[in-house]
Formats: sequence, structure tokens, C-alpha cells
Amino acid sequence: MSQAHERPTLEAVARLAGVSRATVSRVVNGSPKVAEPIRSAVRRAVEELGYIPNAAARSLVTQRTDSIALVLPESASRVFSDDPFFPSIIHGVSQELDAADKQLVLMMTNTVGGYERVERYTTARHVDGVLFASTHGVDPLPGQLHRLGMPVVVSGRPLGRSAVPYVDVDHIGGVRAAVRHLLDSGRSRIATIAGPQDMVAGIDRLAGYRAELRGSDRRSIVAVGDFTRESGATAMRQLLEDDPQLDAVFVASDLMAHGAITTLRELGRRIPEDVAVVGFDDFDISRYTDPPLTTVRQPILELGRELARQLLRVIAGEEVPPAVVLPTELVVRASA
Amino acid sequence: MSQAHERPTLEAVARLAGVSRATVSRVVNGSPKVAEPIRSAVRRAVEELGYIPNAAARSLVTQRTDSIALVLPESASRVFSDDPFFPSIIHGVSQELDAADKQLVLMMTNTVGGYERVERYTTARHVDGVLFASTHGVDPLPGQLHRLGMPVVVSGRPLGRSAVPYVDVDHIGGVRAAVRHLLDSGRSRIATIAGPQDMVAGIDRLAGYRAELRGSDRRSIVAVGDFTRESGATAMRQLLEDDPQLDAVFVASDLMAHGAITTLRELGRRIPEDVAVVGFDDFDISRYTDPPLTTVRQPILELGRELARQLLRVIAGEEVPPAVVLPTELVVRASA
DNA sequence: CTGAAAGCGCTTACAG
DNA sequence: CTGAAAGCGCTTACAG
Repeated sequence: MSQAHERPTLEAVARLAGVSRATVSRVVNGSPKVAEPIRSAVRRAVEELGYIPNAAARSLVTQRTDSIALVLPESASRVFSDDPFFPSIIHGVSQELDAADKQLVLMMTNTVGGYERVERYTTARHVDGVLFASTHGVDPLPGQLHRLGMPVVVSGRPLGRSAVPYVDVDHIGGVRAAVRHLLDSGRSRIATIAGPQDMVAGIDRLAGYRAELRGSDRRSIVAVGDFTRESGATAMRQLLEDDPQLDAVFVASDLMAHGAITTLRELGRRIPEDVAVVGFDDFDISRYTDPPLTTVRQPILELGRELARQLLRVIAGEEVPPAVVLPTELVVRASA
Repeated sequence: MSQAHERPTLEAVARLAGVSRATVSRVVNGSPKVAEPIRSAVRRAVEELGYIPNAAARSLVTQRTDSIALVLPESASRVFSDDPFFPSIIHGVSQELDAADKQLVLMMTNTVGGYERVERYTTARHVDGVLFASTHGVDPLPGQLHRLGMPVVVSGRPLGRSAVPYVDVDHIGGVRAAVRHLLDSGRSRIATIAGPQDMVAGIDRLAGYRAELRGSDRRSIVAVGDFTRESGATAMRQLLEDDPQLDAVFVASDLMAHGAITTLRELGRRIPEDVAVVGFDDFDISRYTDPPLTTVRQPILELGRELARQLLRVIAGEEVPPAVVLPTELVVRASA
């Protein structure tokens, strides 16, 4: 039985094949300038010994690790709650990384200690680049890493000044289309349940609502949630207290919209007859709510893929645009 | 602006502090045998230069990477579908790894090429150990890595002979309790929707059903699904064709149970009056189905945590039991 | 096309 | 307690 620490090295392969370590290295790395007979002798020796290059040794000289970190500044519970947002991001990133033969290191944390670990890990050059999803507030870490020369791309337009390239979706355009749809269908008291106001997604969606309402004579009616189902249910209750006559609500996430629907139903309002509801996300399940949810579709999987693609370009030394904004789209179903 | 490749090395710190590299290394790694004045001089230099040890260089000599791989032999789409199984495993693993200050490398793949990458990556010693979740059929990779001396722990009792330590739940005990519950409540024609028969979870749950029925005079009525909602709906339809009089069904996963409920409702059967339904998993959503689902609870988060704990023990050179089996428990709600 | 040699940035016996 | 030196396992100019 072979031991853990007796794995064959380049040296062993070179000896068996009767060539130098340099030559073995060239063959293993597919350099074209090795003569055919030597090449196959080396291949045989590699095969026979089951040689696999040591990653650390290779990284030390090439300065590459072929892996990248995806940082989710959230607790793992949040990341893997029933909200499919993060899973979709991970899924999209993973697709592109697979295609590029890079590995994915997943870092989830919402603690200060965890964040420090992220910093140490990434600046120790364990990874070739770092992706941030869904940062809260003004997050200094992406900028810091970027200044250290580390390839970084973030998801969502950063709050505050930042030179870090980002990928985002057109929150405002999507929300305006949603609110316009409510206006066009004759709704007069249009409320909103906004997302957390320390995140761009929360801020921009509220801004979109306000912007579209501004053109009409309707006043705004606002409650704020945190993107969870429960917060949507609670916020809906508040809105109905604020304005029992409201006849429409734009909700800044599908999950909150589900919560809002539960509340409306409990209070005996018909959807959409009494109150029209529009969500934001277009999660799969929103097709199956009762009634099916009218919502703004944002391409989350594609967002993940684009993040990864941009980062791979930065790593390859290519120029990337400072921002990529993916389109959103109103999907009309039965709830509004 | 500092450049990517100009990060300070041990050498630089040593020069600034006026000591040898060995001493800096000792201070950085917290060795106790460095005199206090020197220690603080080194600390200052580290601070001033923003020194972070290079991970590859360190790994090369220590043979440790402080990261471990979690291999999910499934497509990313499957892992991040609406099935919360994998997310919970990841969550549990991540919790324990965080506590141990190790990083998580996530590898998802159901392609041959992908599997080869997993093999190369892990045997290249990119990670200190490997966790496998939910293998299909007789999977040779865990055993191979184990024989190479790589720390490995798998989730689910391996099919075929294997010396690799595993963590599993008590499928059979849980299923027997479920079927017994159906028998005790006077059900006479008890069908089952089994899981995939190339996975231990599928095989054992069917075995538990058969074992418990054997003690009674009931015959078995079996359909097979693949743990998805859709397959549950289809299988339920088949079962009702096979035996229109059936009055109970044990379904080997909650998601399939949800599918079965949809079918039963479409065909006008009342639950539990006409047909009692029991699931397996106890996902959160199963509390909210109509009616709330009676099901066998398996501790998935804990399974993930235990996997990580066992692996960390193996890595630390401790002895671990060849198998850890976590208990399952029948949770009676309204559906049966 | 091939090899000898330097070097990537650390850790760790070994001496003193 | 501290340092000089060897060595971890590779890659890559540089010569030839």
C-alpha cells in the first residue's frame, strides 16, 4: 500500500524515463518542443508511476493557483435558506469556472472574524481572483484587494466610490416597467415593500418605484423588508394599516411578495381584484403561487456567469468594462 | 500604487526587523521560543509591510493546505434545484470547517471529464482531504484516494466493499417506523414510491418498507422515482393504476411526496381520508403543504457537520470509526 | 531539442 | 533563544 507522502515527484519520473526534470516538466505541460520518442517515454513513465504534479510547488513558481474565491458576505444559513438567489449565483459562477477548468472556493461569512479570514486567505494568494456577491453597505474589502493588484469583480453596483468592476442588473428599468403596468391598469394607490436599504438592490428598486410614481399624481406608500418571506408578510400588514384602501403593491423580491400574498389572503383581500401584486426576481416557484405572480425577471444565473467571465478576463490581463448591466423584464401573470 | 507581484516576502520583513528569516517565520507561526523584544520588532515589521505569508510556499514545506474539497457527484443544476438536501449538506460542512479555520472547495460534477478533474485536483494535494456526498452506484474514486493515503470521508454507506469511513442516517429504522405507523392506523394497501436504486438512500428506504411489510400480511406495491417532485407525481399515477384501492403510500423523499400529493388531489383523493401519505426528509416546506406532511426526519445539517468533523479527525491523524449512523425519527402531522 | 542551474517563498532540524 | 543552511517540488530563462 502506498503511503501519503511517497507520491512520485518529477524527479522520479525523470529518472525512470532517463531524461532531465526540465524535459518531464515540458511534456507534462504540453510544450510542443519535445521530440516525439522522448515525449512518449516520459508519458509512459508518468503513467506507470501515476505521477500528478504537486500543486503548491507549481503555484510557487507560476504564481497561479487556478482557483478563485466566491465571497458571500452572509451567514451560511442565509445563503442556503429557501431563497434561491445565492444558489443561482453559485450555479452560474460554477458553470463558467468549470468551462475554464478553474476551481471554486466558497467563502460565506457575516462575522468580522470571518471577513478577516477572507482577507488573509485571498491576499495569501491562495486564489487567482475574488468574486463578491451581495455586499452590504460600503464594503472596503473589494477595493482593498483591488488596490493590492488582486483581480476582483463584484456583483451589484458598489455603494460609495469604487474602481472595482461590477456586474449588476437593471433594477430601476425593471421596477419602472412594473409600476407603469400598475398605473396603466388603472391602479390608484400603489404601495411598495422595499428591500434592505443598505444594499444596492434594495435602494435601486425603491428609487425605481419613486421615479415612476413621480410622473403620476400618486403618492408613495412605503414599507421596508429584508427580502425574506416573513418580512414581506409583516410589511404588507403595515401597509394596509397605513392605507387600507391601497389597490396595488410592488414588492422588491418574490419571496417578500409571497409573504405579502399570505397576509392579503388572511385579511380577505382578493388578488388581483382588490389588490394587485407585482414581485421582483421571477423565481421558479412564482409560477406556482396562487395566483401566479406577475414579477420582474432578473437573470440571476446569467449574473453569476457574467461575474465569472469578467473575472477570468481580468485574470487573463484583458481589459474589462467598469460595469456590465444585464436587462430585466416584466413578466405578466395573474397577480397584477 | 503597489503592484500585484511586489508583495513583501519573509525576506523583506527579516531585513526590516534586523533578524533572520527563521525568526520571522517563528514569530508569524506563533512559536513560543522567541524573546519578547525581538518578537515585537518582528510584529511591527510585519504590520508595517502588510506581510501575509505566501500560501503556496508554506504548503510546499508543510504539506498542508488548510482547505478541503466537498465533491457532489451531481450537476450544479441538480445541486441547486429546489431540493434543499445539498444546500443543507454544504451548510453543515461549512459550519464545521469555519470553526476549524479551513476553507471549502466545492466540486460539483456529473460528467466523466469532471470526475477526472476531481481526481487530478485532489491527488495534486490541493486540499488536505476530500468529502463525498451522495455517490451513485459503486463509485471507485473515494476508495482510490483513500488508498493513496488521502483523508476521505463519504456520505452514505458505500455500495460494494469499501474501507472508506462514512456517515449515514438510519434509513431503515425511520422507514420501518413510518410503515408501522400506517399499519397501526389500519391502512391495508400500503404502496411506496422508492428513490433511485443506484443510491443507498434509495435502496435502503425501499428495503425498510419491504422489511416492515414482511411482518404483516400486506403485499408490496412499488413505483420508483428519482427524488424529484415530478417523478413523485408520475409514480403516484402509476401506483393508482396498479392498485386503485390503495389507501396509503410511503414516499422516499419529501419532494416526491409533494408531487404525489399533487397527483392525488388532481384525481380527487382526499388526504389522509382516502390515502395517507408519509414522506422522508422533513424539509421545512413540508410543514406548509396542504395537509402538513407526516414524514421521517433525517438530520441533514448534522450529517454535513459530522462529515466534516470526521474528516478533520482523519486529517489530524486520529482514529475514526468506520461508520457513524445518525438517528431518524417519524414526525406525525396531518397527512397520515 | 535538451539539460544544468537558479529560484519561487517558505519551514525546520541542526548547531551554537 | 537565534541563525545558516538545506530542502519542499516544481518551472524557466539560458546555453549549447
